[in-house]
Amino acid sequence: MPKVNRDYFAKTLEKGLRILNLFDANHPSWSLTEISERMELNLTSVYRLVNTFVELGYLKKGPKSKRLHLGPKAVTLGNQLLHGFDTVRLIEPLVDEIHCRYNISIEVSLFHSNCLVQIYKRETSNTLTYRQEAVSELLYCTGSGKSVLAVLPAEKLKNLAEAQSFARRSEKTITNIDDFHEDLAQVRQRGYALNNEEYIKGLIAIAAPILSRDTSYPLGSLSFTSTTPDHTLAEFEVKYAAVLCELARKLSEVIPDA
Amino acid sequence: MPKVNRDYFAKTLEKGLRILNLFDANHPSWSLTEISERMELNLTSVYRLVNTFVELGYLKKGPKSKRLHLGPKAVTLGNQLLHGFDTVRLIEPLVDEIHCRYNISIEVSLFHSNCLVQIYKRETSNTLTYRQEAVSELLYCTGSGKSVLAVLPAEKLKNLAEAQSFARRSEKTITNIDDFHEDLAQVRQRGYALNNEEYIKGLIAIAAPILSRDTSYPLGSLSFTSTTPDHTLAEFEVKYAAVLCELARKLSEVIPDA
DNA sequence: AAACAACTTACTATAATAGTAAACAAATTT
DNA sequence: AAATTTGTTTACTATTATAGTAAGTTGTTT
Repeated sequence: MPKVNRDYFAKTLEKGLRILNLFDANHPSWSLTEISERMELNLTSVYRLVNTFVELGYLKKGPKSKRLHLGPKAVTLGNQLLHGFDTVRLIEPLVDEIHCRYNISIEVSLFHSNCLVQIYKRETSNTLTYRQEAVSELLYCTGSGKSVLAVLPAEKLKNLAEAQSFARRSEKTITNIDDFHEDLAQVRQRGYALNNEEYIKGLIAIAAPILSRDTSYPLGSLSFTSTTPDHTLAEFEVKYAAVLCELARKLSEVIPDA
Repeated sequence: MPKVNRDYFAKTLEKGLRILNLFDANHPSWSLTEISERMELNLTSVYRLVNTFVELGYLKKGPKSKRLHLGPKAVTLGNQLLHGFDTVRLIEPLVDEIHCRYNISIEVSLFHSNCLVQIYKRETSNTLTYRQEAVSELLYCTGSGKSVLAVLPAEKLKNLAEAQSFARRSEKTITNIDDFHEDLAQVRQRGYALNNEEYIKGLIAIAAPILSRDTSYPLGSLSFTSTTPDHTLAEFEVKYAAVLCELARKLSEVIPDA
């Protein structure tokens, strides 16, 4: 009778982490009330948690408004977490080399509990960028998502495809299931996925899966992104598809299974 | 009568964050017992906190040994924290450009409550690296530390210099206070500090302060590091001092005071 | 197979938190 | 500038979560 180790679970810590996770490049500042609403937690409790972060230097209050921003301590922790993760250290030099050489925006994600979690990214300077959510369940309308789905075993693909909403995100989102499976078939043939403004108008991408050395199950995805002001998708593909596949192959070699 | 808002402080959250902070590139894995000892907290409590992190995906247990490693969720949080901090977004392209152009190791730190907290770094590939602690109170034996101390107002310098241990870290550590102030005088004249293996044998650096636009108080420090197998300090200085000062000037322009 | 080390679970006194309500502060409107 | 509204901080308990001890359990070494 496994009493499950949910008994051994620090709820306060969970709430704190949920708050910290609210802060990202898209939402760099929050008010107490906003946090309270978003967390569905009363103001006092949020106040206690936020105050803890402030006292420890992870958050700081704006001097005039009392809006909350990340503090230096948070950035330090961010750096630590990033470089303390073995996989990041392995892929960093490989990705950086390509980023420096071609000046393209690159994202590396791991496929983890049916989500793509971004573990490394580099962005071009002086171009439009859209910052995708760091953890994404939307696999049907992103290059990374499609690249992974395409190489999944049939049953797993079936399960996951059923879990997708196929909601329209932009004019070009693929919302028809048959069209979608047709697209995946092309991905398989091509070896990489395209994203033709399916997620955000103006945002294009090419993405290749990162495969396990042993099982060739997808461990994650490598994505090069650009915008329509900079490239047409066709141009982008011609220019970088070979580089993409080569880098994805190299990453597949170094990323461990577990 | 300010009852101080230490009443509004979530201790469980603090403990959790202390645990998460243990994980970095120098210490990527910990056992439960090690954490318990380091935290001076009983095993059960550590177990609860660690289990929370594991359930949430921030930590994962090694399959054979039960040692703990960072998980993908932690990396994602790391990325978010890094790029959610406005200052990092401002400096990132400037630092990256120099890093790509010259392939040198670069560290940017903020001077915050008498410590230097590292907020951004880029490392060269294929060379020896030593990963400095992310938050450092050691100002007397690092390039960054000396560059900041040198430009501090007299009283503040006095206070901080007294707080330094001047403990010997390596053969070349400056442990004599008079020698130290002599060195700072040279830093002022030169505009940047040198680190001649004073912290770690084989590790050299040149570092310039980042100054407030308004008050010219030091906000932080920019440091280029290398190792003796790659460069002598003299070579390194000749080659990169101008680049260092120019980049430090640019950073001073974009980093806000608060 | 026994001994040891490390981890996990059971249990409970104690300490911490959630939540309500009220005081305060800041911003906005009248 | 007073009044109103919105947002933040504090006071106060009932309830809940955690710390810690001690006893199991699992896995490794001798």
